[in-house]
Amino acid sequence: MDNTTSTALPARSAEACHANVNAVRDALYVLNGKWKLPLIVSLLNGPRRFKEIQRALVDITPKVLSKELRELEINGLIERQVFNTVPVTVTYQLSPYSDSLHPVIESLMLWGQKHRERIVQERRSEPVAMEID
Amino acid sequence: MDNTTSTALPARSAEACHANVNAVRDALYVLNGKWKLPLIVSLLNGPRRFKEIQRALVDITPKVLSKELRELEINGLIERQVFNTVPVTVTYQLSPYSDSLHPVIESLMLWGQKHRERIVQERRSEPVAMEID
DNA sequence: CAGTATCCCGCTGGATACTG
DNA sequence: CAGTATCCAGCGGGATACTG
Repeated sequence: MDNTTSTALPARSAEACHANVNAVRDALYVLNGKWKLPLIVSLLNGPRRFKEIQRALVDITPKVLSKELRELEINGLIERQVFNTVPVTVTYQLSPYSDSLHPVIESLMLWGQKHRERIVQERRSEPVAMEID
Repeated sequence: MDNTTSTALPARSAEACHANVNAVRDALYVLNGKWKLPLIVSLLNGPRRFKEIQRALVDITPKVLSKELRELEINGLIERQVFNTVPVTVTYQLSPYSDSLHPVIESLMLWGQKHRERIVQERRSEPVAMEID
């Protein structure tokens, strides 16, 4: 019946915990779905055109891409620019405000890499149940 | 260009960009959905019981909570512990591995807070169309 | 308390085709 | 090229009720 083995972390009050939960939910409200963050990542190098983004995010359909871009624009994270070429050229780029997301993006990319490595390791060291004759 | 800036984000090559996109997608694969991250946040203070988590994450139904907990456990992010009390007591706590998520969680919480503040500011300075009698 | 069992709705997002 | 228009499948996830 040993308990209270709380991990080392800024222990906080129940209200603070709830505030944190809400903060994360607020963030997720804007960054929700399958595509928002990958889309932002694909723009880290600079402005990209619609078709370029579509190619970067393999398999995203134009409808969905269009919707995601619109939502991100509404939330002030990306900017749309139209050029009067023929045919028309449109570029999307990250807004200055999106810089505030860098810590999120960076930590997420890093964790994604590490996690993938971890999975690979597991697969390697695991005596997976396999067919034997 | 200076590559000594610690927070420099942009991937230089197209392949690096694609790798980054994939890393984020890998991360999101594990942290997907509406509840995973808030759930983890709710455990930052230490072990919690099923019902406690349910209360912390207002409005999550037992079915969904159960599913989310199982998935997080499978991915090694939380640990389940059963105590032979009557009635049975079950606690969930973050695993050591989940520590690797701290940068993600922290940056996300921070950004969520800032973003909410920003929204409030916008609302204030915006001459919103409103009903008048 | 700690869940499971059903039922089911809505929304995300995919497929395909079409337009300026 | 840069999208929009339709149609539709899947499933995330909510409501409610029930079990050990």
